[in-house]
Amino acid sequence: MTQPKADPRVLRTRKLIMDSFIELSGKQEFKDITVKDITTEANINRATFYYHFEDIYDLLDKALSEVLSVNLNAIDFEKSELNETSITHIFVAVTDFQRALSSRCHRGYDETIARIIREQLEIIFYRMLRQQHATEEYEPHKMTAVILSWGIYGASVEWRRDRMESLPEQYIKSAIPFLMSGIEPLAQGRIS
Amino acid sequence: MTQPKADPRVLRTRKLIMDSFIELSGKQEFKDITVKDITTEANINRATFYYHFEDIYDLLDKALSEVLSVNLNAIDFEKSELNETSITHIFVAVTDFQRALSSRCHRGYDETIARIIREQLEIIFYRMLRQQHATEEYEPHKMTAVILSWGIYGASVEWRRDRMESLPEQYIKSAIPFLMSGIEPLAQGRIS
DNA sequence: TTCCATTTGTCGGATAGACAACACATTGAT
DNA sequence: ATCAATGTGTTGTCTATCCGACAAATGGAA
Repeated sequence: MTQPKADPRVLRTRKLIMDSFIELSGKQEFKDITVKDITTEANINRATFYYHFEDIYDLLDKALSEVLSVNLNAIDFEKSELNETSITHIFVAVTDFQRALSSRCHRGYDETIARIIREQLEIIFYRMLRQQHATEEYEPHKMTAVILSWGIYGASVEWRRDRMESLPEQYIKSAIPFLMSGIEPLAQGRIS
Repeated sequence: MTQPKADPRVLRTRKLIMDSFIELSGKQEFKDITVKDITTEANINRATFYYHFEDIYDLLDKALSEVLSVNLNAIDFEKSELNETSITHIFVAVTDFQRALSSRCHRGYDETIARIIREQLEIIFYRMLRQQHATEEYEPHKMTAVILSWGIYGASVEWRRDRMESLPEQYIKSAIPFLMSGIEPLAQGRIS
């Protein structure tokens, strides 16, 4: 969408910064990581950091988006459609992501992380819906994507609150009938 | 010695180029590797290659020197002196290096490789000798380093010609008495 | 041989990144 | 409260790298 150019230098430098940040995140808490730490680890100048990112929160935002995006793209949603299999994969990817984060001590940034997850989910849901119904209008798909992203994210929160007693694959299974067929079939008892 | 500056960009790019070259060397013969191949693998511009290296032979030279130098520095010769142990280590490093090269197909460049090995050996022998006899003159050490570098390299060639029947550690052992004490003690039977 | 494609080495203009210096918080120890 | 130390964000200058283009060399196929 927004790739007018792709200077190898900026790709390299952005990757360096993000990798260094993720590396440091495994060693110390987010609040203890300074811009200097990151740029030292990445062997770049501190001023260069500010050339690419507003501040360290901007980096947190983009780095987590990147990680989650890679996880989600592993499903190669471009080719697959929105069905039981892909929804399950996506839900598992979200719970995996949150589990990875909880062991990496980004406490106090739950709301930021929640927003990032929902944004990424909305993006891929929207893409998949558009692809699946190429001829129809786009506007309704936007709304569907919003609801799906909040719904799936909420389900992951509930799953965590239930102390992760069941496997994510099992947990999301009961939501599939509604997600696929909506409310009516449920009320009419058409779905088991 | 010659480090006026150390721009991180230069270090990064040189390492990228060398690593890509060594990577490609494992897949295809040297004569089939083009500058374009290397810069593509390294994700840098082709013009940047010529900013750092005269041509691909200059790269071969510096890359091999670098690899050998790393092998040799693992002995941390700066701290150790020239004795049976360090000489054995150095000889083993040389034979290891040649074995690694023979499996990487740099055929037709034996003379280049031989020169590189001797140059590196001469450098470290000279450093060790100067450090070991800090108060004396430097000139005789230069000559000693030259002879040692040719001698040790020659020994490694002979070892290869003998089809590597014995371990390098064993092979070089018989040279230690002469190297340490010179000709006279041998003639006088002072050394077993 | 001629033709065609690829590689090589070099150039000039544009830009990302390095570096030093700066003012301004924030923190912590005395 | 004060001072020193450290982190933040910005600016200006200089340089390494990018990119496109070029002529010359190389090499293989017709």
